Amino acid sequence: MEENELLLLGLLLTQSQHGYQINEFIEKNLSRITEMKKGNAYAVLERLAKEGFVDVHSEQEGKRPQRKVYSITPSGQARFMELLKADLAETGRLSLGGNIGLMFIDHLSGEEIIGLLEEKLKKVREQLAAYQGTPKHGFGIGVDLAVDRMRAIFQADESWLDAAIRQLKAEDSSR
Amino acid sequence: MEENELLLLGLLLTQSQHGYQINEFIEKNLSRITEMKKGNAYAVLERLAKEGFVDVHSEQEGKRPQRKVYSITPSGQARFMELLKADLAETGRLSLGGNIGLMFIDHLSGEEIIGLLEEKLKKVREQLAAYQGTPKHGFGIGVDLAVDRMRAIFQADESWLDAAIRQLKAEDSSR
DNA sequence: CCAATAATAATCAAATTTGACTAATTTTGC
DNA sequence: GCAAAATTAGTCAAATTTGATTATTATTGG
Repeated sequence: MEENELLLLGLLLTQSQHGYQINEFIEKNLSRITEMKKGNAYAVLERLAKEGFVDVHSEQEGKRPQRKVYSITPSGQARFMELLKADLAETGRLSLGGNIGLMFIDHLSGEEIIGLLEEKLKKVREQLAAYQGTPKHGFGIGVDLAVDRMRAIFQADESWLDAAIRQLKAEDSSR
Repeated sequence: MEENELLLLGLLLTQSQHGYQINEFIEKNLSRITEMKKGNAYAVLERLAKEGFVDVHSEQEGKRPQRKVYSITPSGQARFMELLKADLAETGRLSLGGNIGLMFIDHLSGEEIIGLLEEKLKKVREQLAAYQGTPKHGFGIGVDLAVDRMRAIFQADESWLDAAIRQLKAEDSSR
């Protein structure tokens, strides 16, 4: 995915960093926005290096293991801009868990369906509550916008799920 | 992804099919629900065969090229149920295009941002219009539910985008 | 103080996915 | 009636992603 390249280039734009540092930052602050796995971040960074979008140099701090520090190059900055515009213009990609399952829901009994969906609704509400908890990140307006967009989507999913469950229950009792 | 396995097993549940047939069906009817590429469908079917979840047998129709017909096995049916429940219970996965771009939006100028987002809003509205066009599929309630959920999400995205653009414009003119 | 646990920093094989390509058969338009 | 385009059916190499694993250094509880 080119999204991962965009993310890493964007993070390197602020400051040069080593892989572990980037992964930590993502895990602590951006886990709501990306799902890139750690192993993959290292691979993507290497690819960016091979293509000249970032420079690498090895570094030693105290007795900690050697680490590779990545810095964005001018060509990387250009690439970042390119990817940024392309990503913002995109509309298609939208994949959400449970949608394929939904397709085949009629293979389950009425109670099973309602049970599973209610469990799911509960989890979605927990996620939403977590969004309420975190006010603003302070990593610039962009991150806040992205997080808020995710919140809005979850919100819509909650409403949809709630309505779907109601309707299924109504049908169930009128049968 | 296990979603792809679920999808293919689910489609084979109705009737045995060959790869091309499945891909055609997905492209024509389920392109709003899945993004699985054709090449991948063949690979996943082979994997399912290797694991005993589907049987394969070669078939010839007229002078058309040989084709491999896949049928779900009892073990495949059990696997389907397992994956179905797991997928419905899932809450985390939710990846939508443009979110990473949003994160870094402050690297663009005010006009650029508004221009890109407005273009995007236009595209989202086109997608929504397409949803209005198609009433119901008739492939069972599940597919209708899944499609409707996607519609609801796009709807939310539209509202969010619209509000975001308004706010950006307001900030822009008050500066 | 020292054994167990956690954190740091990454690597690598295996699994999955993409996208371009092949190759034969139909269909279409002129 | 035939050349060009489309459809049918799938393969395969290359790219990407995952998840387990390694190896060293800090930290913590008793």
